[in-house]
Amino acid sequence: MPELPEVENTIRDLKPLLVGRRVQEVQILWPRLVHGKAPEAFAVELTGRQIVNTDRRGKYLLFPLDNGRTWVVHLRMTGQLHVVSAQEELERHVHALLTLDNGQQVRYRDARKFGRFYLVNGADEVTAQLGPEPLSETFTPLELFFRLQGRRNAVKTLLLDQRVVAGLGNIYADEALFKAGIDPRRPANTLTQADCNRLHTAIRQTLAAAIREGGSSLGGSSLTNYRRPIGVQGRFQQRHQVYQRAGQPCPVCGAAIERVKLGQRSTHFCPNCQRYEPPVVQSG
DNA sequence: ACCACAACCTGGCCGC
DNA sequence: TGCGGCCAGGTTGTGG
Repeated sequence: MPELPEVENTIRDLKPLLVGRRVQEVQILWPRLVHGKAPEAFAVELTGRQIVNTDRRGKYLLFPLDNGRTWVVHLRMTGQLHVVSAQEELERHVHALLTLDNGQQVRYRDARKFGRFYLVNGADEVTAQLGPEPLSETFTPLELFFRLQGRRNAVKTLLLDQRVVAGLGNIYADEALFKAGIDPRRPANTLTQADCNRLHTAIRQTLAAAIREGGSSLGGSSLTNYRRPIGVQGRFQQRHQVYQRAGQPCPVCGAAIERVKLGQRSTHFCPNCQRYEPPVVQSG
């Protein structure tokens, strides 16, 4: 569910609610939520700590603490963080509670239980393998080109690989490839530098627009659908050009959007706007 | 190193 | 109404 734009909106919403607050009590209701240590140890270490900042790296939410350690959260498919009064009745699928020093409570809700909490000395213990931040200066068209070199996988599959570039998921990979006019099935090593220039621009524009629109909220159920910590849904799903639009007309040319499987993931594209003509190879 | 695929979980929807 | 099958925004582990 949450990709970079959703995580970015989540962290922006949480900042004024969490920075400067002290954690009074920690309850882990689903032990496997905590990665790499016993949930009791996690709770003991986080209790009494002050949250001094909020940040994001790829799809990870980062909460630096006053003892130099960092609480890290990954929402995976259906994780949600919200902040309510500790008096509020518990919702379904809440797996962790952090009671703050102002009577508010941070609640982690996750219908599929894929999300994870970490407590580490530095965020890079968790994020070291991630590729560049797509909206930062370090992400350049040439950088993208180099990272796709020698890879025969479909370019879509590699855009989902967080080591290539951090933060893209199934929605924004499909949308960026459409915007760039690149067939998602194309072997990554067939992309030219000009292709990578267009793809680089498309990735940035797609993510920036999605952040502005509050991310994407799909489907009807609040259990699995993205909600911001302040309770509202995103609006970017209204701007999707290809994602989950199989059979509907392409907004540019009117051709029917197609859906295929790539690397176990549904992939949506316009067969007309996203063409690839392999170069003719001369033979004997 | 690269690639394919099962696994982790639950809920919703569609067809019979 | 029930049941099987398939779908889902992400990542990790295993094996070739």
